[in-house]
Amino acid sequence: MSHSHQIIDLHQVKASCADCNLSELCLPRGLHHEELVLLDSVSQRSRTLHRSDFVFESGDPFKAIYAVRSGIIKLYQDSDHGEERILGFYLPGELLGLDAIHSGRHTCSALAIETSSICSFPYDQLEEACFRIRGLHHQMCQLMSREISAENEHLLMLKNKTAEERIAGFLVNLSSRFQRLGYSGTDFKLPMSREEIGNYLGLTTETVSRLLSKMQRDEIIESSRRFISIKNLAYLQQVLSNHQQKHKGSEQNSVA
Amino acid sequence: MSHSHQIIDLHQVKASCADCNLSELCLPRGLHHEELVLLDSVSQRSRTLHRSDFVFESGDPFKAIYAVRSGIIKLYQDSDHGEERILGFYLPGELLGLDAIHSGRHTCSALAIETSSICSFPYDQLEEACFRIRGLHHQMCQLMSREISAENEHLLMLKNKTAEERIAGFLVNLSSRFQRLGYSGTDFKLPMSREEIGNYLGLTTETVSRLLSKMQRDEIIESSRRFISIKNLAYLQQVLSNHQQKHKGSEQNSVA
DNA sequence: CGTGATTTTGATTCTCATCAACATCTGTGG
DNA sequence: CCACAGATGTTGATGAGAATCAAAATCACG
Repeated sequence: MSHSHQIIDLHQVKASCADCNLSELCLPRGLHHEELVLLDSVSQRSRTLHRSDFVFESGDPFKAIYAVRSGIIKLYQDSDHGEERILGFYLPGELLGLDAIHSGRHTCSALAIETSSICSFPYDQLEEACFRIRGLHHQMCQLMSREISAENEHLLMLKNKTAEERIAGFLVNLSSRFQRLGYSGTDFKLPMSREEIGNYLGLTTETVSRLLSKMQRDEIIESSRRFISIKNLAYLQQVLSNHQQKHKGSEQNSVA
Repeated sequence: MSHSHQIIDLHQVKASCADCNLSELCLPRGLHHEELVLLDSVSQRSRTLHRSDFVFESGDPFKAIYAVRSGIIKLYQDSDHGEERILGFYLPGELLGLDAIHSGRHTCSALAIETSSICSFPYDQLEEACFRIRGLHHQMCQLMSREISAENEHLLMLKNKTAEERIAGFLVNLSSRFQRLGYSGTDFKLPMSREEIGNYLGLTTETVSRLLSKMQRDEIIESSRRFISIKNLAYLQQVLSNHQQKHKGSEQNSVA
């Protein structure tokens, strides 16, 4: 595949599932070596995307599902009036395009919000492979199920939670996903803008900004633009679970 | 369970997938006859549930996925403070429990809000069967994908829409699902209370009631308690797609 | 026929969106 | 290296929409 005397572009190197350090988070999870080799025969050469490049666009025919290998991908729908409505942010090891299996056509767009790399699995081949690789069918169902659970959580977030709870939930969620990937769960760079966070959480830019400022004042976090340092993760988790202790104003917030 | 000389309880008769009139909407879709026979060997005798009976409860270990055969099932989570948070209403042909595959444990409860009947497919056998029945794996992925799409839609509903738009969306959604099942898409009995509708849509009982009254005044619907008759489906659909034509008050609502 | 549950309607309050202005950052070209 | 422009983020003032609180009306059911 790579001619021996060519200079190798790291981003274009065939990303073998067998060698991938994400294999325990992604489709290959639980497969044996010979099964991994089979899976590799399905997966396509991984692709590098730069900021604002599309993985797929709304309206595209459904051809493949995609695994994020590095970077971060924003999934969104366009409303009838042109505003985007963000459904999620996808990190390494997470799958994109599962919602299109059903309709055969993408109804969302997926685009890189920073330099990312993406593996693709042509769906007809993948489905075929599920018959030859025992664990693959299993893992596909696992990952689809995980997606459903994640959406349930997002749903409950939007339905029942105040602006502060949503932001707390968002930070906690990002924190644990970064940690799972081996990054710091307390200090990280937000890959998305305030506007994107707000859009995702059903809030406005201003509200997001205000509440991050408030959390900063209350010493829950330190933040400066895109950088976040969580100083009191326990408090964020408590905000989440306490929810609306209706009629009981707990004097949590001091300072002025 | 049924001794030979007992009177047969229709609800306890083994519901064969091969004979089921929902087969084109449910797991058996697209399977050939001999495959259907195989699937039937996996599916359990269908079970009748009365109002307020559980299909499964939060905390139960994940054993099987369930297909609604008749009636309607409410899926919800309990918040930390005991209120229920409704994730969805499941009609015949729809699958329940998909979110638990991943964690091995149900985090939601599913209960019948009217007399219903349920088929269950023990998951380990079902997974096994996916290797023997070509179309079954396919159909499982289709149905999971559909679930993801449906949740996306619900999500966008909650995030970006006003109370009126949510109710319009809810009615349109119910209408088309009833129609798909061969019932009237314009005249039906709401199986759930105002409170349950509100909970599902992220609104209060009062708001739901007020807006249904308003739609009645505007002659979009006729409703009396649980009975709904949609008089102007086109208008409901328009409310949905128009969304927030911000800054442009279109004088749609007349009457006073 | 009465009792509790559900639904409807009204008055008030509160959260967050909207509108507006300013501050800060990023990146570009001079 | 600085100046500038556009994008992004912050903060403040005001208002709209739905929640909350309250109470009456209607219904379902024993």
